[in-house]
Amino acid sequence: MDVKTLCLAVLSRRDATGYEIRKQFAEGPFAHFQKASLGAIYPALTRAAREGLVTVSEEAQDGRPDKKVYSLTEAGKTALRRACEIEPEPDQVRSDLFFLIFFARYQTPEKIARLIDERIAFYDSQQCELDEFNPNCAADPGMNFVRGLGSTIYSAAADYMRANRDTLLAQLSAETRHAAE
Amino acid sequence: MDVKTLCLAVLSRRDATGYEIRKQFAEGPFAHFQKASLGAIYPALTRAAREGLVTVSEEAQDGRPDKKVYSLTEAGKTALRRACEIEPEPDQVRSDLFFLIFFARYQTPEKIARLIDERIAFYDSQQCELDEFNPNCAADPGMNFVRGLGSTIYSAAADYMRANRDTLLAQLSAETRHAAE
DNA sequence: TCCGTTATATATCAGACCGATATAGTTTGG
DNA sequence: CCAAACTATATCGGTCTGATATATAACGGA
Repeated sequence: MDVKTLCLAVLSRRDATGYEIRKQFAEGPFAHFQKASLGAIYPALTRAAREGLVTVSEEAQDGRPDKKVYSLTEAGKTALRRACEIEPEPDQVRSDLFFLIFFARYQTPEKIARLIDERIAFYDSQQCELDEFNPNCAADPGMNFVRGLGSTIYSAAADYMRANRDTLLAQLSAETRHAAE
Repeated sequence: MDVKTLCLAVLSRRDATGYEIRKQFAEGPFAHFQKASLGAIYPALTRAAREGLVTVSEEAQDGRPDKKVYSLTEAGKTALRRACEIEPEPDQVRSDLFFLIFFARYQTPEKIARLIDERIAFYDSQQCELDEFNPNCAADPGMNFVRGLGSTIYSAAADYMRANRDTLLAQLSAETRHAAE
């Protein structure tokens, strides 16, 4: 899913600036399953405007650079619909944390404990956010399904970590002692 | 986590060719939380060899191009250990499937049903693979922790999809009928 | 009140990475 | 028996990330 399509998708929900689109990938509902950086968003919006998929309304602002609010055109809606006809690529997951825990023997038990606790707190906050999401916005069946799935995954991951944290730390301590002997 | 470090990590478990390293990111235990393509692996190995992090043993093969088996050196082990000192970046997830379900209204219910069923089957197979993973190889506490976590997440996601699949499809059909009226 | 941090807002660029393609022989299965 | 899939390395166009530059406002703590 290229960044241009991602931008069209965000704009299908409401008009936005490049900066606001970025925020939706850092915080909003998209954040849980898609990423896009500003360095990709701005060129993608320029390209989309050239192709007539979006219109720009430049609002001169006092001081700040002009705010460019993008709106999806009919051609843009069609392009988004067309892009949704693809077969999905396999999911891509990159987790430094899981990598570091996989090689936990290269870490101090203290760091592992901290990283796991931080991650549990993160999963809890994400789950909470998804559960408290305004139900009005989740009237859409598809969005609601994905929201529930996200909540389920965060919850399961946090529970597993809580249940197995101490066992892992005990094993790591035992190995450290063993190595010292 | 750059591809060079990822290669060192794979080689820390056993010697391998570039092709074999790739397979570990497509199938092996790393596949669940890291990705790397051949176009990144080969240059990374060449660079690592130049830096003395790995040694190469070229095995001339009958017919096929020379097989280059890479081994981690002591300097390579140190570099891997050093790389593990970083603070982990936030996880990156990109899921075309979740995106398509989020915009389920652009899909036919039949396609949604197929995509969900395929994904459930995928999660089941992945969970099965992790659970049947040779326990000898999982004697390492860190690796075992990550293995269990992966199994838990796949299981939770599959269960959620099984439980909510029909509700979603019913809602989508209702919407389609509603739109037709 | 002053100042540092955070937020708003656009834009560019080096470097990393993916996916496709090229090459070439071997093995496997229908 | 032949097509497909596998083993194996290598390159490259195009995309994307993360950092940086630029400019200003708002907020909060000392």
